[in-house]
Amino acid sequence: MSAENSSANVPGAATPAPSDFVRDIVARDVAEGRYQRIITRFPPEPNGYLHIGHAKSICLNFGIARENQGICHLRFDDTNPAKEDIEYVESITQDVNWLIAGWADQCLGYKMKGTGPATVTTGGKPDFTIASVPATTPGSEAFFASDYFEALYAYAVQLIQRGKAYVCDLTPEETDAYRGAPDKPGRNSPFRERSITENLDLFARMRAGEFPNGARSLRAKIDMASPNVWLRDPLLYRIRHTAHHHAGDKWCIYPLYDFAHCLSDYLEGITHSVCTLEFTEHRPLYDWILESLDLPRSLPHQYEFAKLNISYMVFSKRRLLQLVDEGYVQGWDDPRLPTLSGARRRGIPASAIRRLAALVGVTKYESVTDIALFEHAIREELNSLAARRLAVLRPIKVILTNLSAGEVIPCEATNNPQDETPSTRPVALTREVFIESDDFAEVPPPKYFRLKPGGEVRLKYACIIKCDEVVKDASGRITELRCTADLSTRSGAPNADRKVKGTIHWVSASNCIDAEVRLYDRLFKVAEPAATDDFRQHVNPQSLEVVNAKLESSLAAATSRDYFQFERLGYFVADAKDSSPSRLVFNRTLTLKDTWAKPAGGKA
RNA sequence: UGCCCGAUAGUGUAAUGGUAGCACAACGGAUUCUGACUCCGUUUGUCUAGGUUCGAGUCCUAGUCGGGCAGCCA
Repeated sequence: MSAENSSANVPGAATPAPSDFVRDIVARDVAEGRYQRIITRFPPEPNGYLHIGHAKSICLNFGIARENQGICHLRFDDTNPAKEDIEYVESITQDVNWLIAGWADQCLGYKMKGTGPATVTTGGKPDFTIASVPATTPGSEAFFASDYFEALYAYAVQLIQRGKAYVCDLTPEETDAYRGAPDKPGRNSPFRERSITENLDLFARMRAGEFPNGARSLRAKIDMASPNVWLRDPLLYRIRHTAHHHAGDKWCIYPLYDFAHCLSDYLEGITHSVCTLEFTEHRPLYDWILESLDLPRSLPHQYEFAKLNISYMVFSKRRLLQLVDEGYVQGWDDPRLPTLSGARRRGIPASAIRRLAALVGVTKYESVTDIALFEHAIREELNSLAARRLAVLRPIKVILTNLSAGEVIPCEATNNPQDETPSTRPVALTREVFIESDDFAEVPPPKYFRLKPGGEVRLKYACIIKCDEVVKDASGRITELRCTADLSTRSGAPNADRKVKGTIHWVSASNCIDAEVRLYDRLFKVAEPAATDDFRQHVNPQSLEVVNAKLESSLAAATSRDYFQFERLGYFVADAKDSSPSRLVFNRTLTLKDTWAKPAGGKA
């Protein structure tokens, strides 16, 4: 089960393990024997839902782990109690597990519930460390930065003792003013030269709750004139009299990202800390903190890559929140959203998202991936995964006049022609059937090879029919088509090979079920909605159309875990929330490619 | 106008001083009991200017364009 050159992440395709500049760095470090084991991490803040952009990072971090027999920790970067919530830790945990299931779940590292870093001695020096256990271990849970607060506090004290941190009494506004500007150096805080003793005392009293929010902070003592503003005595701790969703009400001072993140990585033994580009200018601070402490184990290193953008989508937390709050969509798991929960509900397999991640690669260039590439990845997966079924979205009735009322002609339908040995299921042809209204044209456009007056078409898996008569009501609307079935062309019958240009799908009117079908389309009309003045003005009003469809009866047993292709239409899945045996609801994941629709200019 | 990062077909990416390749998209064709899938073919590219070198997408210099950075957010 070597993960080395495994292509198991991409079913049906013998693609090699991906290669990119981050993996090259890891490979180099492995070759040089720099680490005993590769450990990466995915560190979301529990303040929102995961989306396909996060999936790129998950696939990278877990991919590196599985390709190197390593581990990837799921760690909640929960250092800001004001913005975070347990609701998000639950959804994030679920989404990560869903995305990596069957691919990298063996690499998922958790820790034992309720535990924090242990005090150990490494090379004769005092040290803190926290070990991972397989996520399958009973009583385990994800890592939480908030479990490290005690150790982080000890590290802060050590920094003060080394003269590398001080308590500052400047207000937030003053701190801002003292920081200067990118092209202007900052000024030293008047509190910068406090004695170590005084700093120690003040920091202890900050922890003890003696001061109100914002009254004081702990700052690193680096260089107020540095061209890198993150080195201008950045804040390490702030006072927040707020309870924490994971740590409880134990603390009223909370570490900031820059202080917590690098040390969390160290505590967990992370070797490669991979994050997005906007943290590049923080890297010198990441290194400074680790190097300013007396840390006996090898230090983690940060590497940055460009986050994922996909055309016709928005990813920012703010915009996603607006779409939900202002009712453009119906919740965080709305199938039109790029959230992982939305994608799952839409019927997009996790393997398709992983395939996309492999396809887009990893670079430092901030690109916009064509949504067509994502759709390609989805179709590629679903083509091999989805069972074929017959369903008619916009029915017109067809009477096969040469069949008697109770007559049932059994037919065999293929479940998936992509299977090595495709299985079949029975479907029944009866006197009355439904066909797709698009599959009949009274006045056919050029090169139309579906049904037309006097024309022939094959009902898939059944036989060829000929349209004899178009029946209309008083208003001129077509109510039914009267056709004759050529039973000698049934599959297996003597004339089965007779060629007609078109083959269409159908369902038996007397042996079908009704269902609500939600036809989803892209949420935006423009390629880069986030780049416009107001992205909300470009929401596609046709992103959802609901129809009442007729389905072959076998679909009654569908669950939200079964992927289907409704033949000639697209990929569909039962809605996880709203579908029930008594009221079936299907979501369209994606249409099939349609090279006819374009030249025909849409509806004929 | 301080610092950092980046730029290769329409899009995304490969080439690590030695024939610019792949995927998606587009277009044309074959096949087809899904106008799907599959197969074959075609179009389109190294930001600019200098320099180093037998040889530069790659190294150097300058410029252009794009992105990021001045939260007690992450």
